[in-house]
Amino acid sequence: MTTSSDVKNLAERVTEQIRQRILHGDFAPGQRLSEAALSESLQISRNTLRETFRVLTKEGLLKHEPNRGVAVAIPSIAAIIDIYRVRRLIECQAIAQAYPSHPARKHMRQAVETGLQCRDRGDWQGAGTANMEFHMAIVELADSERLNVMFSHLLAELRLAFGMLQDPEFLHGPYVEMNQQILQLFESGKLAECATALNDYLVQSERIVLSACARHPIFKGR
Amino acid sequence: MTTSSDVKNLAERVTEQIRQRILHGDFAPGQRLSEAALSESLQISRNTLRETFRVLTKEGLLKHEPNRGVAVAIPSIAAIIDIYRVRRLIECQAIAQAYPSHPARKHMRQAVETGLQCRDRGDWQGAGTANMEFHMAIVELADSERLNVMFSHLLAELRLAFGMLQDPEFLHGPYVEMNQQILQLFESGKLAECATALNDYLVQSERIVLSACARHPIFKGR
DNA sequence: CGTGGATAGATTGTTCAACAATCATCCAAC
DNA sequence: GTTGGATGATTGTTGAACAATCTATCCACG
Repeated sequence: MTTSSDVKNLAERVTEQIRQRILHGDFAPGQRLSEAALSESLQISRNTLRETFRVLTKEGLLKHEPNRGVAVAIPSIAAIIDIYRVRRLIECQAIAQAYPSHPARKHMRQAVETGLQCRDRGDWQGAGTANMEFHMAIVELADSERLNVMFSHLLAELRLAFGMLQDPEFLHGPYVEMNQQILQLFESGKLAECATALNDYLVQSERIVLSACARHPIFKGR
Repeated sequence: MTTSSDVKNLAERVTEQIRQRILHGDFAPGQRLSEAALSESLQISRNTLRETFRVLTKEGLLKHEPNRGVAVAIPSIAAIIDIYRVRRLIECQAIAQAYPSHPARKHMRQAVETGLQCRDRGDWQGAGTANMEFHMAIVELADSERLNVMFSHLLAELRLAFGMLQDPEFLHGPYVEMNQQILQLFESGKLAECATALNDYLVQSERIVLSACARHPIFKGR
């Protein structure tokens, strides 16, 4: 599934590691990553670490300020609106023009299944991940490698925002059933209805996230 | 229009410089860029140059092979197909859901105008650039910063492919009028027709590019 | 003559140390 | 309280060095 070789550079391995630590919340949004401190703690040189910083900055997970180093990106209200705008455009179109027997349907089913299990288990972290996988699978319907990687970066950035918000049950709870519903519409071939439902879903999701942001201290007065 | 400051790092300035040189054809697709040679010719250190390589690799302009360094990316047939798939999805949807008085309309007009002038002057290089600007303006209709940067990378990668192909008049000649036609449909508010015309345009453009590739020696036997 | 492998050369991967440039802090002077 | 400059810390950039890997050459062997 990945690009050929698993034999990667040290720099690429570290990039993946830091990426995961950011998404897992080990590094909080806004936290500055010191080159000296992090390179020592990871047992790598500053130069190698700087290479990874450039990559993660391009992915939108880090923010680089000249002569001030990098910090974990803080998703702004504007960023969230922007991301949902892209999601509506891409996801709805991807599902509208797909054929229902597309192999990515397996991924959609799998994600819905996992989401149900996680919800029943009370694992909202897992439910959130499953939700991301479901929408990633929707984009796979468009059969474009470039769209896939671009969209995965988009979802990663959004996950950063989710990580900042409390009340995960409220955030991810309703979506498992909505995903199930969308999958049903898709498999029954009602693509137009499906795209409409997905659009409504995204509008509602955006609204919930934004209202959660409005209650969050970090967004007050920005 | 750019992100705040014009005061940039050496690394970022060099990144921009190399990017331009690649797109301008100073570095041919497939050409390997030696760290030692290029860093010396640019009067910068290898470490700084490597940072720029990582960025340009993520943008798709360079290809990185472990222990073999980087080379200017060679657009494959598959890549071109992939790119046009994304273009159809994004551009058509962007124009379909836009409102005709959007400020980006100015950019569309400007690009069409420039395209006409370049064509009459026989400047097919400029006509190609104007064409890219026109389609960039279409994406701007969607009002998403992220979509804009993602799409600009896509077009840059495509420009790499155009650069490899000869016969620029044949490639870029018909498009100035087609763009004009699309702009007219858009300004008259016939968005559905406009999206359809744009889709046809992209299908035809893809076909022409692919057939040009088929005649190109580098693609024979791949 | 062709094949295979050893060897040497070149390039990338990674680290380290140093210095310049810039930013943040703090304290004194007004 | 504000301005101003000295001070310390961090990033920006460089050069050199060595390890790891790939490429090319050449020679021995069948």
